[in-house]
Amino acid sequence: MNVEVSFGKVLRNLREEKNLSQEQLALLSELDRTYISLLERGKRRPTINTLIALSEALEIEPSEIIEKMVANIYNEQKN
Amino acid sequence: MNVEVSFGKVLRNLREEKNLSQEQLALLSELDRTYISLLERGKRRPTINTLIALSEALEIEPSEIIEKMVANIYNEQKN
DNA sequence: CTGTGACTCTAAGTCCGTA
DNA sequence: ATACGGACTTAGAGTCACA
Repeated sequence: MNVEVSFGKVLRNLREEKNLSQEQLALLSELDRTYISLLERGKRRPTINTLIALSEALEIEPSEIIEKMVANIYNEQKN
Repeated sequence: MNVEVSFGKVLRNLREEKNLSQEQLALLSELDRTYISLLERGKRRPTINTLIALSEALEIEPSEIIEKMVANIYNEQKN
């Protein structure tokens, strides 16, 4: 699994855990609704600034998102 | 301190701890030497893919780089 | 060994819409 | 609520010559 696909899955999981819609997360993170969709589908590679913005909106440490992402990359069986 | 400047300082610290030149790090991470320079000076906001490439070259967890970066942002006294 | 300006090219990120 | 597409602007990716 590549980096952006793994990131997208982590992002979607975290968002759904918080019961947020893509639109709500977009508002909170001051990103575009369609861009959240692109990220979750692994179509974009976010910059670290975007990572920070998303982690603040999701109330999670940015390093934790990266940890989950890396774990995902090395654990193909996980979705 | 903003995200990219903090990232640059962390990157430089880690590189120097490993006694690597920008050129050597560039070789290891398969990035350009001048791009490493740009990153260390906070002139670029790397994507998470670039983060991964650098962390592999520096033999450090990518999440740890992010942790150090965030700590730097909230500890202005640190350089 | 590193900083920097200038550069091209690609991708980040936005905004409109439709289904 | 989300996926997806087109068109768009901005900024990063990546390189080079030179100081």
